[in-house]
Amino acid sequence: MSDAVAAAARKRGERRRAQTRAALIRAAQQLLAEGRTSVPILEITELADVGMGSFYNHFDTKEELFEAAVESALELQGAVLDAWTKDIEDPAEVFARSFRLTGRIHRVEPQLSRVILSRGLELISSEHGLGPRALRDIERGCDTGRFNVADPYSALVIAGGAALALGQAVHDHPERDDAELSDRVTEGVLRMLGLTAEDAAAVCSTPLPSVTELLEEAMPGLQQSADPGPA
Amino acid sequence: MSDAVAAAARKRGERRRAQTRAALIRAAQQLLAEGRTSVPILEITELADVGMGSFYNHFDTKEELFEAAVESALELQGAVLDAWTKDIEDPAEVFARSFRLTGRIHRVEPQLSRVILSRGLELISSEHGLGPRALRDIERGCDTGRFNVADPYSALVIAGGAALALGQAVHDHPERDDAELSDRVTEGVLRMLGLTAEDAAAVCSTPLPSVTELLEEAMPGLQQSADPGPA
DNA sequence: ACCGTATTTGAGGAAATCGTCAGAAATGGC
DNA sequence: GCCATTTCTGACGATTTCCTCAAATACGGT
Repeated sequence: MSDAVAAAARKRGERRRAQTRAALIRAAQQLLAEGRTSVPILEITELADVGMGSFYNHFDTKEELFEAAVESALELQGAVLDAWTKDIEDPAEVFARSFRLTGRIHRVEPQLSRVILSRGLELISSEHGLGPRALRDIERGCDTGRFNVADPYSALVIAGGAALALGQAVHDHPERDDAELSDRVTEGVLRMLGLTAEDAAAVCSTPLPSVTELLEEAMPGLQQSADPGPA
Repeated sequence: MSDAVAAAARKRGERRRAQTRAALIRAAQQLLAEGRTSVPILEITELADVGMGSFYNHFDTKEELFEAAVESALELQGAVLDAWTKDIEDPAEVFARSFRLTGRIHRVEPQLSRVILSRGLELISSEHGLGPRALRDIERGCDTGRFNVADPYSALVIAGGAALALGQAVHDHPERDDAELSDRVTEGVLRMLGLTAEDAAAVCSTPLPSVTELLEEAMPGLQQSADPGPA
């Protein structure tokens, strides 16, 4: 048993370090979401509630920090989407569900959303983004004959661009019904992918589980919304 | 005649002022295209080859300058697209031509292109962007029955997002054939807009005039590519 | 040619930002 | 409890950046 205790003890330090790093990343995400990327380092560390020197313990430049912040947000988004669609067979249904739920997330988790939008375009083709996942889904749909597109990559460009523009629209037009808009956009994308208008409409009328519950379930705590705790 | 001479003379000053402003905007566009938006003002003015103080004669903040730079690029792009489609009747053809040519512009005028991409997402719904123009075209297509979409705004979101993602893809993948990619993406967007696969493919196989010639014709000089003249 | 106005210019003091480093605090092993 | 190691911290000198302002230049009218 002393082994286990020792092992647990040995990791206290690492955890402390990881927490400091996480605090910095959270602060960076908040700033990224506000579009304020050229703030003094001191402001970042104060937002993260860590000492100014800690920044340099973890990152060399601001750009490096922001990069890590985006990557972290992407991993979260990717994990969530995976969890939500892992049991579904029909590729069109997988695609539609990812798309419809993503649209709704933009409203429910504006911070996560804005972080991704801030670097969005560059991420569509990037290795680390959600692009590869989407491309995989599109190709699967083509293989099973559910989709019908000449060039999967072109389809990815449209779908990726549409996903980003949808997120931006959800932010810019809070007066619009985000669920409705998400579903109409998804419908259009499915038509682009070769579904008939009827099929596309049908797939997009499926009732959806509550995004809030799904999020809570997939990632308890979410550590998103700025919650500095007691001042 | 002295009137005309006087009038011409009276504007010398204004022209000089306008030139200084234009030089600043060109420099800002170059920086925007390189993604370097947090450079010292001195670097901007040196790139523009004007005195450091001149910056403050024309703008209060860097952000203001960059905004003007984007707006200027948008006006150019808008004017060019208008000129290229003003004689065409079929809304699908107008749309396809705008889209296909826009894709090609990203390769031929990377700087203009990157300036727009740098603020792209925010511009889709914005008043000043190309969004209103696209929405107008979409609605026209719906009215004439050529397009068939439930909600024009959703269609705009997809088309706008696709246009931006296409531009980004053209930059990120110089090894791909930009014309081919543009045409395939356009085809997908047209399918989303309700055209049959056959119609969409047909509209996208029309031969196109050379982008280079069209650009030269629409806006002689273009004043884009950094051309500082003799050092 | 001369003067009033508009515009440009860059030097320079004020302010902001950086990034190091020595010491403090926490951790781990004994 | 004690020392070695890791991490955190913020004060401080060096550097960068800002932006005002007085002088220089170009222009327009007479």
